[in-house]
Parts: sequence; C-alpha cells; structure tokens
Amino acid sequence: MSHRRPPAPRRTYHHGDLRNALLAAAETIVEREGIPALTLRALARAAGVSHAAPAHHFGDLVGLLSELAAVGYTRLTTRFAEAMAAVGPAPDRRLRAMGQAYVGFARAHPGLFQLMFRAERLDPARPALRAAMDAAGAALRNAIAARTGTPASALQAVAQAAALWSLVHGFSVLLIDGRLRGLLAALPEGEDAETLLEAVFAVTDVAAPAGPDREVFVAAAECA
Amino acid sequence: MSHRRPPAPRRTYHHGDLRNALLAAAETIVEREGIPALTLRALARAAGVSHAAPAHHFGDLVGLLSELAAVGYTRLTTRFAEAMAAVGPAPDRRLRAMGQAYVGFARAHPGLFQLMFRAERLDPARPALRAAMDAAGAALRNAIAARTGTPASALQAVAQAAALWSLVHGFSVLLIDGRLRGLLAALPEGEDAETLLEAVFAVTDVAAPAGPDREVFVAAAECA
DNA sequence: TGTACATCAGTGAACGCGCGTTCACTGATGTAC
DNA sequence: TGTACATCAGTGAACGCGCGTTCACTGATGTAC
Repeated sequence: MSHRRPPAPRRTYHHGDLRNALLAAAETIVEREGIPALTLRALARAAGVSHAAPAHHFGDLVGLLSELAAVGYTRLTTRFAEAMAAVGPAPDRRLRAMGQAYVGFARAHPGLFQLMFRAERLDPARPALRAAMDAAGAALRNAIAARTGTPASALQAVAQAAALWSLVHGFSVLLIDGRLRGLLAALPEGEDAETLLEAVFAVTDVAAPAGPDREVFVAAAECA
Repeated sequence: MSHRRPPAPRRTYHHGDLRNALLAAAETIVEREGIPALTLRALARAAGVSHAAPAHHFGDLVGLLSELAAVGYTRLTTRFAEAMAAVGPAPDRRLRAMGQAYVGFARAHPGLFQLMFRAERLDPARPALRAAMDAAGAALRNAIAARTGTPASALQAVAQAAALWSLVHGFSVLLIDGRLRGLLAALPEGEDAETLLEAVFAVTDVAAPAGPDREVFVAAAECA
C-alpha cells in the first residue's frame, strides 16, 4: 500500500492520495478489529478525513471493500509466484509451495483473507476484483495442470483442482479460526501448524511428493 | 425444531414456547436473508413478540445465536450417525459417508453452516455450544481412527484428521459460496457437485476407497 | 505570464433509520396453606 | 376447594448510538486563452 500517510497532520485542503489511504486504513482496521468494524465512518476517521469523503472515490462501502479484496487477491498471486520461483521447476514441489503460500497468506493477513471470502460485503462484478480473482485462480490451475500432466479425464482434472483448493482453503479457514487448536495440541513437542500442513500434504495424494511411494506403485504395475 | 408456531395469532399473553420459536425464526431468517439480518428485533418480529422478550430466554444476541449454532452441530452429528449407519461397517466407506454428510449438511443449511463457523457472533464458552461442538468433533475423530487403525506416528494421526476435515470443510465453504462454479462448469454434461466430491475423494488418499489401487500397492511391496 | 473559469476533492451539518438496552408495567402461572 | 401471593413471561414506550446518505458549501487544482 503505497503513499501511506499519517492521518493526523494535513496542511492542504486536499488529501492527495485519499484512495490509497482509505485502503490502507481498511486493512489496518480489519486486522485489528475485524470485519464488522469496517464502516465508512470508521474508515474516514482512520484516514483523518470527513465521513462523506470516501464516497468520492469508492461510491459505497461495498465498492471500497471490493477494491481492498482485489488488493488481497493480487497480493496472493504475487505470493504464489514468489513461492514457486523459490522452489525450482519440479511441478510437485511448486504445487506444494503454492499450497504453503496460500496458508501462509491466510495466517499473515487473517482479516483480509476472511474479507476476500465474505461474499455479502463484496461486489464480484467490480472489474478490479474480478480480474484479481481470475489471476489468482489461473495461477492455481496452471500449477495443478503442470503437475498432473495430461489427466485421465476431464472429471479428474477438475477434481485435482477442487481437491487442492478445498484442502488448503479448509486448512486456512479452520486454522485462523482456531479450530485446529485441539489437533495442534496433540502434536509432538515443538511441532507447529507448518509441520502439520506438511504432514497433511503427505497423507494426501493431491500434493504429495512424487517420491518412493509413487515409484513403488509404478513398479507394481509392471510387476503384475 | 419442535413446537413451531405461526407468529400471528396468540390468544394467551404468554407465548408458551418462545425459546424454540425464536430459534426456529432465527434459522428461517439466516437461510432466507443471511447472517447480517440476524438481529434481536428481527427475531422478535418474526416470532410475533415484542422486541424485549428474547432477553428473558437468551440474554443477548450472541447467546441466542450460540444456541442456534449448538442446534446445528447437534444436527450435524445426527447426520453423521445416519450416514455411517446407512453404509455398513467398512471403515473407509463410513469415512466417505461422513464426508459426504458434512458437505450435504452445508448444502442443505448454508446459512446455518456459515453461522456455525462465524466466531464473531458466537460464544464458544456457552456449555450447550461447547458440548455440541465436542460431540461433532469426536464423531469425526472416531471415524478417522477406525479407518487409519494404528497410525505410524502421532503426527500422522493428527494429519489424517486435519486433512479430512480441511478437505470437506474447504469444499463445503467454496461450494456454498459459489466459488466452485467455474470448476463445476468444466465437468462433463450432467455431472454435479456430488460427483465432484466423489472424484475429490478419489484423487485424495484421505478417504479413498481401499480398492484395487491400494491392493496393487500392497502387491508391489511384496513383489519388490 | 497572467487571468478567468470549470472541475474536482473534501467539509460539516442535518436527516432518518434500525439497532440494543432499560424500565416500569401487567397479564398469566404456579404454589403454599 | 379456595384464596393469597410470589414468580415468571411478555409489553410498549423511551433512550442513546452509530450508521449511511444527502446537500449546499468551499478550498484547491487544472485548463483555456
């Protein structure tokens, strides 16, 4: 979020970059106080501006939050790219890196992440939001397609995508909501959510490493 | 929800079963109008009662919604039991049936399901809610333990549970939010969300049938 | 370079709304004797 | 069986609050000439 300004002092009548200041304020508020605290007046207050000012830039609250969600999806797409780049070209490693980036994003920005999936406060028809969502979705599908190769069927291709997305999304949601606390407590000393996610990938075929298990399986096909 | 009464006619000053009437009204409202429409006044209106009346039974709105969420968790636990009973004793079938029941519940009661996971409107310390959540969680863990048998490690046992729960929860959330629409559209003619869920289980090891694949794998271990 | 004017961005007072909460009340129910 | 009384459940008016929206306004900026 560029051009962030302190809300207090302003020497000129015009703000200069109220649009970005409002988005930054919205993100701060949602992380500190949660989604219900996101109101037009609270945002204007945080940006140090009269409460009627935001209307000039976003129309209404749904518009503003949709733009913020778009920022979130764009940031998520960036995280995807970074994580995959850091891990080299192996498709299964890239896919796992992407899943870890997904969960990592949710943990780093839980409020924003929740907002991105709270349909009632967003307008998916907003071009910026639609474009940002599409970009994130395309990155996910590409990474899955790269690993799967030519799928056995259309159904299987779709199922691969739905499975990975469901897995990392469900894990993220349950984790930031504290629902996995019980399971995490049952872990051996010193193990945390990151270890658990790795183990989840391991017991799951979706993003499991193409390791010995898979080779044994292939060998079995020949042996039989 | 028992003893449901029409809100309009009431010959006696006392309602008789306002507690259940309010829970029923809350469920109707959340399914028809969504979670933001759940206010004390709207509930009282729907139950045909003055807006100060609910306080006698639930204290405040969080209390009322927590009780409703408890009803939801209890119903979910019942669905679990029904689905597993209908499918016989085989642990992997039972586990899949449970996953299907989870997603089926979310589809049948999307508003209630969302409420059950909207922490900001619930008080998890309420005994009824805590008990109902624990019961549902225990059913899930038991079904997983029955299929896994003796796990290789504590980490793996926890990972199995986290994986299945994440998978079905993520699938449910994305499905009722319409996020899987794109993937569903890519399915062959006539295939629906139920088929997709089956396929997701199939590409996933978590609840995959102990079918030929698994046998081949075992054969390979001997063959090598 | 200077001036006039249109447009833009933010102000601040006012509005109506639905909300949760409080409170004195009243009708109904249950219990003791 | 009857009566007195306490308790319970629901009423309805009132309150203050924060909200989004409207509106006439004003200060700043940009543009035409």
